[in-house]
Amino acid sequence: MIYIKNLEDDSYLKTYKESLRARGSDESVLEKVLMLNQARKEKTHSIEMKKNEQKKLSAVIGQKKKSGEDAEAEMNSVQSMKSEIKALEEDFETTRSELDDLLMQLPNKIHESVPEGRSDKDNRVERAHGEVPQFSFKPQPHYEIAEKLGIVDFERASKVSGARFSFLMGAGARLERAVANFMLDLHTEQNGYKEVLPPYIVNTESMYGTGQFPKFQEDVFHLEGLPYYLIPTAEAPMTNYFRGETLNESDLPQRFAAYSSCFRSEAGSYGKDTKGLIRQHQFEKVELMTFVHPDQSYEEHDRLTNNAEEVLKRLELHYRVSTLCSGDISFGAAKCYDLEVWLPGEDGYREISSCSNFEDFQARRVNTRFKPKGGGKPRYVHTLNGSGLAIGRTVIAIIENYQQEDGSIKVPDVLQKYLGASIIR
RNA sequence: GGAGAGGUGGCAGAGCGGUUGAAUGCACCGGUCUUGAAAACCGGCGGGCCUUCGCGGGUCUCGUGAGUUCGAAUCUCACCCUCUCCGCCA
Repeated sequence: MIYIKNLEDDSYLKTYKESLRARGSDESVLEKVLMLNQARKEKTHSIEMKKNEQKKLSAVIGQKKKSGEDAEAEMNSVQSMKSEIKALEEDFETTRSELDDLLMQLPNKIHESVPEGRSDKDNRVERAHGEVPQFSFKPQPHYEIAEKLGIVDFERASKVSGARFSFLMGAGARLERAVANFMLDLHTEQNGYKEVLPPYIVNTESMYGTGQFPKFQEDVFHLEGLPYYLIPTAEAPMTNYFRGETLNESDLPQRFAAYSSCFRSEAGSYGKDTKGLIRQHQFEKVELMTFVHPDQSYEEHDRLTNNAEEVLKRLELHYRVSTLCSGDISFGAAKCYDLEVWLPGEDGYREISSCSNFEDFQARRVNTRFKPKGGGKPRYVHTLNGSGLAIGRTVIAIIENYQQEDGSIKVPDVLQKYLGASIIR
C-alpha cells in the first residue's frame, strides 16, 4: 500500500496532477486510484464493524462455556456472520489488489525545478567542465583502437556468449580494474561512502522496491523457473538494503559505494549502439546510493552529483551536466542530473552517470523509515543514487580521449599507479 | 544433498485454544528525590489501516501464506529464513 496518504492531501494532489501532465503520463490512472481508494475505505469500515460484532459474541460464548451454560444460539449467529464477513472480504480484496496494481503505475511527482519538456532535446544543460579536446589527427572510435591493441575481443565473445558481450584482454582488463579501484578509493577515502559488494541476484520483491517493476520487467534477465533476477544495477540490492526497517534519525545519512556487475537484456534496443562497448549485456559500475533525512535530500543530490563529477575531473575528461526535463526523467525520480562525457570517436556526448533524487518514492515501496529525534511518528527516508561511474563507459572515454596518433593510449595521471604503466601500446 | 533445532515487541525471554498486543528483565522517554549525577521510586513506551475537530474508538499484526475452530502467538499444512552435525565444495 503506497502513496495513498499524499494523494488525500488536496494541495499535493493538485501539484501531482500537474506533474503527471508534465511527464505526459496517463491521468486516468489517477482518477481510478482516487475512486478505488474511496471504495477501499468504505469497505474496510464495514468489514471492521462486522468483525467487531463477531469478536464480542465470541467472547460471550467463551464466558458461557466457562460457566457451563449453553451457547448454541450465539454460536449459530456467529456462524452466519462469518460467511457474511467472508463475502465482504473477498470483495474488498478485489478492490485492494486492483488499487495496488494501479498505484504501482503512478510515477513519482517531479520536483518544481525540473524543466518542462518532451524529450532529451529539452533537457537543461547546467554546466560543463573542460573543453572539447582537439586532435591533430582524426580520432578513432574506442573499438577500433582497442581491437588493434588486442585489449578487447568481440568476435570470440559473440561465439562464446552472443552479441553485446566482450572479452577484455590484458591491459584492457587491467584498465577496467584500475578504473574500478580508482573510483572506489576516491569515494570511500575522500567522499565518505562505505564500500559494498552486493549480491548480483535479487528476488522479485526487491525488483518492485526500486520501482523497476512492473514497468521494466522486460529489461532484466530472469533466472528460469526461479523468483530470481540478475541485477540491472546495484541500485536494486542497495535500495532494498534497509527494506522494512526503521532507522534512528542519528543513523542518517547512510552512504554506500556499491561495486557490481550489471546485467541488462536491452530488449527493444536492437540495432542501437551495436558496435563496441557502449551497450553491453554485462558491464561494471560503481553505484553511489544514499539514504537521507527528507529535509536534506536536495543538498545531498548536489553532493552526490559532485562526487560523481569528481571522477571525471580527476581523469581530466570533458563533460557536461544536464537536468532531465519532465518528459525524459525516469518513472521513479523526482529530479535527475545526467553526466555526459565527451567521446571524440563519436564526436558527441554520452551519458556516463545518472544521479537521481527519488525523494520518498522508493522508501515507500521498500518501507524504509526513521524515527525522528524529538519523537513522533516514523517518517520515510529519502533515497538517492547515481553512477559513480559506469566503469565500461569510463574506459571508453579514456581510450578515446587519450588515444595517440600511433594507436597507443596514454594512461591518465591518476590511474598510472593502479595500472603500473603510463601508456598502453 | 542428509539429520536435527528454532523463528514472539529495540534486545533478552515467558506464554494454558478463551477478553494476551502479549508476563518479566534490560534499554529508552517523562516525573519525584538530588547542588548535579547515579541509585531508588512512580508513570509511559511497537507499527499499519479505518474512524474522530480532539479525547478516543475499531481492526490487523507473535517469520510468510493458507487452514481447523464460535474463538489461534498457542493446533494443522505449505513456504521462507536462521542455527547445529554429516557429506560436498571455492
